[in-house]
Amino acid sequence: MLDKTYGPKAIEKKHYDAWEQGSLFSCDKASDANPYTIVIPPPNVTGSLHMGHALNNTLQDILIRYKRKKGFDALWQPGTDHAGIATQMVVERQMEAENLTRYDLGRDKFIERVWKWKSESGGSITSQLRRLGASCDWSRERFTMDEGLSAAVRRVFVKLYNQGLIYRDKRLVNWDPKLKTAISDLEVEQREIIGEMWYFKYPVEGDSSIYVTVGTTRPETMLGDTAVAVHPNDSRYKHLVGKNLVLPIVDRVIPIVADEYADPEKGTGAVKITPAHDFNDFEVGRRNNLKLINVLNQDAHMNDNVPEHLRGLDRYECRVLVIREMESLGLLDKIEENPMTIPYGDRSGVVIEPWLMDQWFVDAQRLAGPAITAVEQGKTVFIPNQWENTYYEWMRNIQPWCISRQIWWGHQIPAWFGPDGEIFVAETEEAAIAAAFETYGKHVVLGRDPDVLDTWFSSALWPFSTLGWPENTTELDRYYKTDVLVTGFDIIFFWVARMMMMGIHFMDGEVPFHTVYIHALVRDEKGQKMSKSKGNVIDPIELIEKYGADALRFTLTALAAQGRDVRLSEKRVEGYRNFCTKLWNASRFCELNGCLPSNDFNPSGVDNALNRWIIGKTVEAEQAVSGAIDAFRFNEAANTVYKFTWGIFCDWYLELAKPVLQGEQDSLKSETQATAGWVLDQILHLLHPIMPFITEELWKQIACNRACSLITADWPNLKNELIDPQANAELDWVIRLITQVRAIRNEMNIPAKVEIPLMLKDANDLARNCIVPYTLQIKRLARIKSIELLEGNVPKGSLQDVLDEATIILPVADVIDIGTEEKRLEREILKMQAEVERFNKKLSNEKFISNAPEFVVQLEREKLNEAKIACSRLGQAKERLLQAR
RNA sequence: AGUCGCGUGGUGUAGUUGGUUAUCACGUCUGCUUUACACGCAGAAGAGCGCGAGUUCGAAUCUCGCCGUGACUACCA
Repeated sequence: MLDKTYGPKAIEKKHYDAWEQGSLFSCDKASDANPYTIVIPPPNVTGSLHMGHALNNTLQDILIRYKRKKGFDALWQPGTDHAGIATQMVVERQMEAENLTRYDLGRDKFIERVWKWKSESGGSITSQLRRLGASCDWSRERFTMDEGLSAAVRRVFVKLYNQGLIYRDKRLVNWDPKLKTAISDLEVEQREIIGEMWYFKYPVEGDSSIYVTVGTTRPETMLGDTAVAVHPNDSRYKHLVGKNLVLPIVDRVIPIVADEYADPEKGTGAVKITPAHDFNDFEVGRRNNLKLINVLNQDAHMNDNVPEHLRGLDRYECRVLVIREMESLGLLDKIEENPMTIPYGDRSGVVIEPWLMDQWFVDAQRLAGPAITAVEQGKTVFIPNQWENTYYEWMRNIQPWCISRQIWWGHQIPAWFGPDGEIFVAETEEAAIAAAFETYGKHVVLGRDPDVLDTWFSSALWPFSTLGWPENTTELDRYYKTDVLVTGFDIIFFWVARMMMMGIHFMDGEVPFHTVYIHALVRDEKGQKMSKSKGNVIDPIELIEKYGADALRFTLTALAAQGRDVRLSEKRVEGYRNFCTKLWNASRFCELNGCLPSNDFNPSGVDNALNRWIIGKTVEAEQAVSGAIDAFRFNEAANTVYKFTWGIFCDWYLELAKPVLQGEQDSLKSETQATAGWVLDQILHLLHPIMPFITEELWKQIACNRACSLITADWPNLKNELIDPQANAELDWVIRLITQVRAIRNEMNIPAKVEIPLMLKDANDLARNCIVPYTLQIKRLARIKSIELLEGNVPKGSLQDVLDEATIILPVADVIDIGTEEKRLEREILKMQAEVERFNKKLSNEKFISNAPEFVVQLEREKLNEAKIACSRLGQAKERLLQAR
């Protein structure tokens, strides 16, 4: 016997453990079934579950559970990535407490310590995903630093290097002076601030009475200026091109060059060029053969390339001194307020410096070509489609991808340097040594590049490295390409783009997934992005504790409409927790009334119209839910099953079935019991992908002799033939009758307890045929004493209303106030007259009749007719009322 | 600056190819201990879909402009 309320805590862990231990999440590579594969976008090993994860993984789980129940060999490939910088920071912070730095330990010991941290406290997100109910195949869990995945990284690096797609170059990179490593463009966060623009005057060489004024937001970089550029057609400066300026403070002579980069509209039209500290200036420098002077060292203090009195200063201290010195030299022209965006490192939170360094780069532009074509040709489809634009936009403007990082935790670059700087790239040290031997003809000592690869380099391989590549595994053969990648739009560039490039390149042109489903961001109820600094983050685990995982999952699903953000409020979660309780109690009612699923129940063999009706409604619900999930319309799936369960099954079917269920034991009763049990079973199937825990629990409880679990039980496959139009018409009429009587009673303040007679006048065949079979139901649900067809006069003081052709008559002479009733009828008549007018107007429009499709015109005619009948019946009702006065 | 979204009852929203009485939930109001459920039941009020124009027999839905709002990308001398 079920408890009165649903308690998620007691059962969630139980079922999850049973599923996992029973290997019910596992794929079966030997199966005959078609595979259906999703690779999880690997969360950081340092991460913990936030709402974005909760949504992302709920949607993946819905797809996987649905497909699994549909008979596919479902594989949800889980794992985590090693999050190079983040993980290293976590461990270094831990060591800070012991007053240790990684340099104290040395590289090997430090790496050992990171692994220790990982085994003790890493990957807690995977247990949080279990709390959420994610049915990943944990037996296949992978980590980007696993041996197999590391081998994949080495193979890819070597291949790309040999193909000329990875190269070493001295370029400007985004340098994080706190973490002392390069980071990628995507790890740079642009923050808007109101800053200042300083205008400096640079005297012309040989005539210090003439100046060229340039603006800068980073005065300290002027120490590295090697030119000033003006537009070739700028008449203000034309005569100065070719002349030189004397760089103040430094006293370096620098040329004035003509370059189209200088925009006469901006600032003074003259722009200082610092090729070693600005991405645009770097290009100008290349074009004009300018010197590159690096003025910063790796922690953003001034280096020895600046005048002695400024050396060693922090960049911002130096800035102040430069401004002061320029001012005292009389060379500070003016200062303006300047709104601008400043690059910050998303991990370190400090201002990023463009810095000139030797780094490894991937020629992303060449890899992007096929990845763009694949989407253009529809080999990979984005849902919603508009995100393809974002993808194209980025892919078509892609920059060289800097993949080396000056940290220790990660895949060390498989490149060795000979004594003369010659590079040997190989998968193993032995191979590098062998190659060196060949080059030099003797044994030499090689030094390995100390840098590691960007974490995303290994994540990009995830769709095939997790399946065993570079080995030729059956899994790779069977599950690649995968079916769908589910992710938020904020990381289209991180995941989608890079996985596409690498997948196509290394898997013989085959894309990593045929569909990319992009879901929204989870925001708070006011539409604000959740962030720790705003303090508006909602912890999914807390919600699970409070309302259960199913309620949280259902909420996220119901709110996950395509192309719109998810605004989450706790109220909604509470509401869906109530839905869990509703389902629980409906099941409890079924159990109490012997409505148990039976194996030999055949829905097409059912006689009773009520039962045939609910079976038909179940078919409709199943088809709608399946269609919605197939189309990634998750909110639609959730709402459909919600309305069916609560609004139809509970509110109408069970209520209408009560008289039968509480009556004598007969064949109708047993048919009804079996039908109710069957419908409940179908509901559990339909809800299971969204709410796995409560449905599994109920599935087990209402039929404890069942061998299989709901998670792997077959998804319903219901045929259209089960929909019975006659039963639909009857029940539709009965429901409308009851609803209408209830509304009149309520409006006329007839106490709920009072049972009144009901008469029908001018009833059509449908109504006449329904009265008898549904007498018990109508009496019970509308609180009616007796029902009869009225042939003669309407009793004095009756309430009247119209249902189709029939007039509903409720004789309640002693209770009714004629004035109130008259007003009520007036209102209804007015409403109906307005309807009639509307339809009349439409139908008397020649153009409408001739242009609109026939069925639309026909429909309008029918509506007009119905409204007319209602109008006249209501008019008669009013007349009778007034006569009775 | 460019690109892409969004603007529907008090709040949050649905609305697939133009024809619906504009959906649902929360909230509000009224009445109910109806033997599954007050995390419940029954009823009600409340919007004509940001503004303007256009296309059309017909527009919340298509087109254009405007206003507001958000995200992303780029730039910032």
